[in-house]
Amino acid sequence: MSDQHALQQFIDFLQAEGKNITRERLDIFNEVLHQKSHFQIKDIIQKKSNSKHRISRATVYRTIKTIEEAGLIKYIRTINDEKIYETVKEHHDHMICEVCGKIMEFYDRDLEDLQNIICNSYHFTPVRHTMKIFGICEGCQKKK
Amino acid sequence: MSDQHALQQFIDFLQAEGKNITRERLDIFNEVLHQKSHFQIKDIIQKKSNSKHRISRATVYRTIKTIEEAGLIKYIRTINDEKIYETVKEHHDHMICEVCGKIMEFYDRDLEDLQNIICNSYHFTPVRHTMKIFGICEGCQKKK
DNA sequence: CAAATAATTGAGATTGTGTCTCAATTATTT
DNA sequence: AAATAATTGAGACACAATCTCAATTATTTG
Repeated sequence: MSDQHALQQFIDFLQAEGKNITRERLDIFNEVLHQKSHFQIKDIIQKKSNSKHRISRATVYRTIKTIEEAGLIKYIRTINDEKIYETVKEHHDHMICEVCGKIMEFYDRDLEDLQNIICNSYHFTPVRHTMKIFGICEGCQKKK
Repeated sequence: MSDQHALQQFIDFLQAEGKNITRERLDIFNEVLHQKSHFQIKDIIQKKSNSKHRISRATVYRTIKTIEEAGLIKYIRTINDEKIYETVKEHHDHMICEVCGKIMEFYDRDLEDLQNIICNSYHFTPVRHTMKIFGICEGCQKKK
């Protein structure tokens, strides 16, 4: 998904919700797009409180929430319970290294299928799920 | 695992760590054991600040952390991002109803095996994992 | 056993995250 | 252009969790 397309999705969402398309909102969304794959709110706040057109903390929180509601970002929790956001691409799960904190994404079709089968047997209708595997990444294993 | 056994495990842990076995620690641990399966720290704080031998908020936090380190409890996050603790029994995963908030536990051997296979293919050594499936429980489906 | 040492506790201060309030500003509608 | 509605910024507020430090309690040692 290109940045342009993502931006359009965000604008569509704002319009659908009857929200105004303001400089602040677009500005924060652009900042989100230009972050490295995993970022924290404090990074955005920091960046935006120094920038030329400074934006307040409250507005950053409000807008991040809006982008989340638009389904364009989501967060996971690290080992230290920090919220780490990422832009939503295809669905995937995570492996998190307990040594260096690296976050890896993976997707496995069999796993998804199996989950649906399990839910079925519990008469539970799945909507979404999160799975995190904590362990030691290849690099950290070699270092030891 | 009986409460007696759990208590012994906690005492063993304290001793192994060179920590004193105090009334406050045992008292909080007992409270944890007597909670219903899923509880929150504020429940314990509330109970212990009224009880005969009152215990401070700080000590409750400290002790819950210790019990967690002992591997005897762990927490999950609800839809509202609240921490919900549970005593550690056999490993299991969770289904969480987005309507009523009910938390169900399940265990599936195939799922566990599959996870190990996936990790293997990524050269990642798994230590533990959490999986939460959000959706709608049987009861809430029927209500609609 | 008593003194010395070490660990723990309680109370409240502090930190950090996130939300709320409300006046001022900006955008939209009429 | 005036009236109306939405958004923003600043700081207050709420809450969870941690920290500080003096007072207390437990443990060790002579």
